Amino acid sequence: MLTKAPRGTRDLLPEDCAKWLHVEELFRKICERFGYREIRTPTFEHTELFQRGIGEATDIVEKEMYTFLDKSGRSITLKPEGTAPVVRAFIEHKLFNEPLPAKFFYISPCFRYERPQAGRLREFHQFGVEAFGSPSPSIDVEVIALAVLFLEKLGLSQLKVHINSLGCKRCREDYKKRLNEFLNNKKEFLCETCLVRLDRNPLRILDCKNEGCRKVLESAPVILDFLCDDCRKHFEQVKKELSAVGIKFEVDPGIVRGLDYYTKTVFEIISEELGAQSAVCGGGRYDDLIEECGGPPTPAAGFGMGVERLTLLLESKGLLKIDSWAMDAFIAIAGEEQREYGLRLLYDLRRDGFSAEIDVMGRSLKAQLKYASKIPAKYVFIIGEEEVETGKITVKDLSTGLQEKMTFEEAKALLKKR
RNA sequence: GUGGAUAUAGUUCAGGUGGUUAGAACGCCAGAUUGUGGCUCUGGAGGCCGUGGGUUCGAGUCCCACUAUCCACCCCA
Repeated sequence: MLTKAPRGTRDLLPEDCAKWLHVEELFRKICERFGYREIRTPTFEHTELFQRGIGEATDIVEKEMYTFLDKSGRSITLKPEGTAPVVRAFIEHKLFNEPLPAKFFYISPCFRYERPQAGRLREFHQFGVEAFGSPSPSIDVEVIALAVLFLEKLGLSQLKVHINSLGCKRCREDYKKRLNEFLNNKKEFLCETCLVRLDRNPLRILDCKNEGCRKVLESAPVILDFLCDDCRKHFEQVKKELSAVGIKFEVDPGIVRGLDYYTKTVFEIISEELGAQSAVCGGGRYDDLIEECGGPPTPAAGFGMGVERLTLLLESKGLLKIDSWAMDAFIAIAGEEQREYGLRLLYDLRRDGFSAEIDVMGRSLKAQLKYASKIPAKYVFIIGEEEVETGKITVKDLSTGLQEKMTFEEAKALLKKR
């Protein structure tokens, strides 16, 4: 136990960190290009924020939260998703007084107590964006387009975008009623879990994979037929604008999302190569959430993207190969007599902004060369008796194997060139 | 939370029906005469065989429990 990371958690070793950093930097760049600014919220929040925000009847709130009492008896929960905390911060700091729309992005750890699986951990990480203040379909499209562009820039252009509309409070209630009536007459064909869902959250039945349930659903009422005029127009406009900006999509009435706050547009970006955990990104519009959390009525939309799933995908497609020289130079000394001379050059390089190392293992010159090519270093500066005397060091290019003698200043100029 | 599979060096894996000092490859370290990496050759270090019980004269091998990993369900990122 002592030397084992807790179940569902994992370490990112230096090699992993380099890859993550690469992906994170690209995400930041794309977000900024779209006018989204970074926001960081606490790792934990008051439990009630998630109970209210995500919805009491959801799986997340019912059985997946890391909830505990702190030393003064407050109920605290590690954030299971990124949206509710950003909404809370938006309200708390009265950011609705800033010019709207207010657009944020975040990179955040999230925690859910679930059975771990490939692409599903107890501590995982989400990239997310939230746009507050605009009811326009153009915002729904922007959020989807941001995700798509980001994935494209990473080299993932074949992912499928599925969209659906859940309508607003009013049309959804109508639909729920009709769906309930319909399903109540077909109870004998539904699986056990769906019978439970029938009372609690009938929408969930729509994405059941059970064969019997699927069959029943073929003739079930579809929410898209129940949208009110406003919601229908909104959805039509989203589709038009997606096409206008060149995003291919598929209308999928089966996506309902596991969080209660969604209204109108919902979407998922899916990869078939991830096994059961196929959703890389999921999001949509949530026009009522901010008001429900105590803020002024404010329409909003956003998404969350799973970093672990994303890197899993990139890794499997060989898109995370980061092979750069780790070091500009390695200072190799022929003997301990040259150490101080070497150290002077080493710190001169470091002060000048170059990356450089020197032997600290007492290795032979041969072993130093071997080590230098493993790190790998681009150049080795070899310092022996002769070099110290003449003031000209031997500079070896490890990629070509060629070497020549030059002054330290000339060597630095060489580093600068590459 | 439910069902199934798995657990042996740093890593990927061998170790028929239980029988002495548990192996390989890669990686790591060191050598192959005088100050030079990658290729090659040689040598070395490194494993209470996931943990704890049990059966047995004897368990890496059989049984049980626990833990972890993987897969499916559930759900989602």
